[in-house]
Amino acid sequence: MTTTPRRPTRQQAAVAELLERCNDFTSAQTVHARLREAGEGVGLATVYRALQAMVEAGTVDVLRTDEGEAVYRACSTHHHHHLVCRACGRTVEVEGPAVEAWTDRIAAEHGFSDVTHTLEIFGTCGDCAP
Amino acid sequence: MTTTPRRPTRQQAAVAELLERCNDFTSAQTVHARLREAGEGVGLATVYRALQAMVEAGTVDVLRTDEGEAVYRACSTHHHHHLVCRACGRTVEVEGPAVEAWTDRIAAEHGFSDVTHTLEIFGTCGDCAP
DNA sequence: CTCGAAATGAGAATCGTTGTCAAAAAGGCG
DNA sequence: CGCCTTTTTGACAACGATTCTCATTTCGAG
Ligand SMILES: [Zn+2]
Ligand SMILES: [Zn+2]
Ligand SMILES: [Zn+2]
Ligand SMILES: [Zn+2]
Repeated sequence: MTTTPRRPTRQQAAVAELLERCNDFTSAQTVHARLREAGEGVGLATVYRALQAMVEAGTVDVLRTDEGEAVYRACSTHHHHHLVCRACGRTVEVEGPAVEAWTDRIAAEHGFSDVTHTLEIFGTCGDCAP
Repeated sequence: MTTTPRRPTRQQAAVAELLERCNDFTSAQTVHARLREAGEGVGLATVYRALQAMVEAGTVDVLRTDEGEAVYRACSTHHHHHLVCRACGRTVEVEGPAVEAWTDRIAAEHGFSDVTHTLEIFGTCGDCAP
């Protein structure tokens, strides 16, 4: 399954750069609005297409909020998970080999193959604590 | 945090019973369609309200598909996670104290409090394997 | 039974996301 | 640089899931 390369454009670069300057998970709508504010107008459909391409390319992580909205973030490429402050949105990347091993073992025990998983941790960060 | 009790009705019972007869995660739209087929007409908005109430009451689990659709399932009440076949939807409840401990520890190390997490495992079950 | 509160349902409204398609831009080539 | 083919873009429509509205129905305490 070779991922078809994409022809580079100003719009894709703008989306990628904005996402790298944002440190938190950001929705497509927000990316679109920020680009518009910055004068770098990019069509909404194009923002969606750029984000999807980056997700498929593995340069961006995507997850769903509880409300079902997709949010995106430029991430390091190795497998990891996120610790997200539910007050301010601050995000920390975390890894845990033990968890990886556990999910694979549990799945194998039940006869499942081709296993993937999602794991997100939510809490209140030190700055936002009461 | 006292959960306000809900006045019992035929419609809520119908939703609850249908969900218990379904063994897999089911969308609100599907619940609505099945009830209609069965002659037990229930309004779509009411299906949504019943499902939300059950989620808040803790008698039903909800998770989001990759497409962002909310799917519901009657579940045992203790904390657990799901191993879901991405081909046929078969679902197994799993638990892992080690994972619970790990998420809490990681969060604490980063100064986060009031911690929760989501963890879902996806794979291909034995019956659906090639 | 009577009355006020809560739940329902039909449809409209909202919102994120995807599809459409003509116009614009990229890249290879002479 | 121009020419041509292919890809990308963007304004807007279409879509599907969910929520809102509000008149009507149902609940259940008294
Ligand atoms: Zn915070
Ligand atoms: Zn992992
Ligand atoms: Zn299966
Ligand atoms: Zn857990």
